[in-house]
Parts: sequence; C-alpha cells; structure tokens
Amino acid sequence: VFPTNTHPASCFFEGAPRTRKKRCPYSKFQIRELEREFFFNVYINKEKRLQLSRMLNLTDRQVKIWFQNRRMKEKKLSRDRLQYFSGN
Amino acid sequence: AVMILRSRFLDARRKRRNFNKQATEILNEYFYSHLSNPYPSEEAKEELAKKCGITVSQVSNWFGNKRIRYKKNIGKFQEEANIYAAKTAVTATN
DNA sequence: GTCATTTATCATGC
DNA sequence: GCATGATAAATGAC
Repeated sequence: VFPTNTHPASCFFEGAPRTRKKRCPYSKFQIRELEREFFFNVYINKEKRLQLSRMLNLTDRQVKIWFQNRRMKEKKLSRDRLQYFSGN
Repeated sequence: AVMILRSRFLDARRKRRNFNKQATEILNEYFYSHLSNPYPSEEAKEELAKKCGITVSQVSNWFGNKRIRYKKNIGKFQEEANIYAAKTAVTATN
C-alpha cells in the first residue's frame, strides 16, 4: 500500500524553509490561567479570548491555538486512559 | 485538585523508556524503505504498532522525531541508512 | 472547528 | 554528555 502523498503539505525533501514563528514555552502563570479558563469551558468565546490574551500578554491567535491544542490533548488523554484500562 | 492529578498523570507518562531493539529495527526498516515519503498511513501505523508492541501514538512520535532528526543531519544517519538499505535488499532478493 | 504535521523543548536513559 | 521518547507551540490541510 503506497502512500498517496496528498496529506503532507510538502514532500519530505522540500526546498523552501518557510519562516515560522519560533516556539516559545509559556510561563507557569500563563498556563495556570489558560487551564483555569479551560476548566470552565473547553470552547472559549471571543470576548474572553481577547480579555485573556491581554491579561497574559499573548495574541488572541495564540490563545485560540492554545485551546485547540488543549482540546486535542484532552482527547489523547481519554484515548490513553481507555487503552490503559482495557488493554487494547 | 483535578488538575494536580492530571499533571501527575502526565508526568508519569512522560517517564521515558527506550523501545526494545526489535521494535527499533522494524521502525527503521519501514523508514529507510520509504525514505522518499516516510509518512505511514493510519493503517500502516496500526500494523507497525502491533508488530512493535507499542501504541499508534508512539509510532507517530517515533516517525515525527525520526523525520526531523534525519533531515536535520543526514550525514549522521548515513551509516544507519546503508545498513537498512542492505537489509531490505537482501530480503528483496530472497 | 478537527487533526496530522513541524519544530523546539523537556525529561529521562545510559 | 548526547541519544531518545514525549510533550508543548505553531502551521496548514480540509
């Protein structure tokens, strides 16, 4: 079964090193506040997003992406717990 | 309280253990025999996971790390690449 | 929105 | 001391 190579954005050997924002880990305080809001609602609305981004000195895009990644993380945790207790 | 338990669960999972030699062999065989496009499908990942005795997520992690580290320093993996290239060549002729 | 990735960083093994 | 597996930001396809 050969991979059709449609999903990856580029070939494995690409020649265009596009400029990408350097990954900068968030501080403990930023994580705590993001997690606190995530606990109340997994989906954040625009108002709270702007408010949170100002408080934490992050862009609204960063907050939005953090919630997206956090939801994926939660989903993965659920899968792992299920697999752990059912043994595949 | 829930968050503390959650973070402890994460830390526990993050305690790393190396894969056994056989699993690494299988993963490397696939990687170097698909070097032009080392992106296994979901089905291929499941099969690799079963053969290696690891989870699909671990297979994804391994290929993610392997791709970036290979691309970043191809020279360092040249010897390894030759080994597995020869290995697959032998199995192909048999 | 999800989700498979890329990339850097983290934590551990040895 | 780096090798290696897992996780955390960031991107892009759909």
